[in-house]
Amino acid sequence: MKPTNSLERVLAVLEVFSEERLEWMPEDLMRELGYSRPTLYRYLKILKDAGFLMSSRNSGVTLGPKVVEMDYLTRRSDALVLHGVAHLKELTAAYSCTAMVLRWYGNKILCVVSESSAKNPISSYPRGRPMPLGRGAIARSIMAFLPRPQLLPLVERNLADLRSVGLGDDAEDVLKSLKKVRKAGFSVAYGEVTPGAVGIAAPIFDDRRYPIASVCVTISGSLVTGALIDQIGAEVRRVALQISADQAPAQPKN
Amino acid sequence: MKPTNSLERVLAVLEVFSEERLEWMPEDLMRELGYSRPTLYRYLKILKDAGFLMSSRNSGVTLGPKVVEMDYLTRRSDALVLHGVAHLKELTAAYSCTAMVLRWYGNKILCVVSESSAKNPISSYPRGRPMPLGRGAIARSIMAFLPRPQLLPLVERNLADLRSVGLGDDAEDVLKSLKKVRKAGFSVAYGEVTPGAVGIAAPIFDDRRYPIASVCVTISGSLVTGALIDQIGAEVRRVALQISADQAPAQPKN
DNA sequence: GCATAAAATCTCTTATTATGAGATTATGAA
DNA sequence: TTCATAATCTCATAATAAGAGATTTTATGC
Repeated sequence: MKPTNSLERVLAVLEVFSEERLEWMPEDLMRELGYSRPTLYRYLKILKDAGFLMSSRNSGVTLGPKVVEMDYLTRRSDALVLHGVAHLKELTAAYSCTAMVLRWYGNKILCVVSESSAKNPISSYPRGRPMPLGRGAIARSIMAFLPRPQLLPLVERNLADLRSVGLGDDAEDVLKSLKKVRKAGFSVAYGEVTPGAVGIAAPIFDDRRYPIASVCVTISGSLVTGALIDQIGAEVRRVALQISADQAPAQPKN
Repeated sequence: MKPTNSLERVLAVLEVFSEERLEWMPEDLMRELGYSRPTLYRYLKILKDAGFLMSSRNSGVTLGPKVVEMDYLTRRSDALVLHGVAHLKELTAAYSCTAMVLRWYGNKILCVVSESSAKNPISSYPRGRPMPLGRGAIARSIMAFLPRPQLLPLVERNLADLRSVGLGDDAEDVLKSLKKVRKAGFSVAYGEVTPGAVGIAAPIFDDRRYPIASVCVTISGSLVTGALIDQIGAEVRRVALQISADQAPAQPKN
């Protein structure tokens, strides 16, 4: 993970920005990244010229306008977004809930589209906000469909979280719980991410039937019963499979 | 503008993505950028690992999830966004219109927040969509407050567009028109960007009184008269100055 | 299943260039 | 002005990015 060449080192500058630290002073960047003064300023200049960073006077460096522009392009090119919205609207039309598509990436889950029909949407995951892998229906819906060799290290890395939500004491127990999810085709979580909210999620697959994302409905716990959850679960699953089919359309064979 | 070192060359890969071309095949990237095969693939690997790019099978390379995550951070760190929304809502509450804040960057203007109270919003500039400098009230509201040395080359570069909207035949004429805008404190455009839409814009300044962005109200031409435009213009100007003050707060002197 | 084609990665040498210590120059404050 | 801080420049040297070509991996044909 440590940058090994200068190309990765420039990009590493962009990695230090986080929700906790949205603004950096050059001095702090030098310390954090371990770069010499001229090198850091060289990097900053390049990144600023490209618009990835910007700096207003008497304040530090922040992410810049190029990021905003690229995100706009991403919204237009991401098949999950393009095909997702319409299906999410089906879900929000049928239930008073928040429905979203989330992409699995790195050791996290990232919301890419979100629609809501609830008066006071409970969950607070707008586009771009990452969430941890260990908790919640979303992560589980994806993990349940991972092949064992990929899954095991992931489970072990997030064991503490997984245990805390009652998925099992050791890795093998967790795997057993996930098998049940796989059988059902969707996963349910009661207040794991947001207290009082029920999450219902099903995976989106690529053309290899490998899970890459998830559709999730978040609904107030007071609005649902066991039977309704199963019904929503089936719906979510249907939508997820639909999006899977949309985003990897059968290639015309010459 | 041509990349001169390897750091700029990696970033140059991200520059080729545009609304016209959202997806690239490696082969085309080699040709477009003039990189050798191993070099290009090296770059792609680094950018993919960092999440800036992604590639699903049987399709080319597209911008990746890291971009989405960074945009989320940008929304949380950009003072123009943070302070802007509330003021835009004042405007959309008062008039049936679309109100936005746009940042000036490079040779373009970029929407960073947008609020709307119109039933059928006319203008189609969501967050992240760049627009050209030559046309529209926004660009003019910024240019009008640029110091001459910065302004002149800009005017010359965009002269064709500026002439086509009737700002003047040569650079000096255009400067004269812009002086009037400066005096009024806001600019108005009739259907320059979107037919039938009137744009009314005023600049946002940094702490040096240098224009860096603009507040713009877009409203249907059928809803406004000359007097109303002046009234909205004054409002827009007030809001723009308010945002200017907010985003560069007086530094507490120890 | 195997064969063929295409795509992606590796190897290794060479020339290129990124690096950092220290000096120097802007920039803002008093 | 003068001081303090922030940003940039110089330049010798070590570090490493680049590319030709071979090789491996992956996809798709039969």
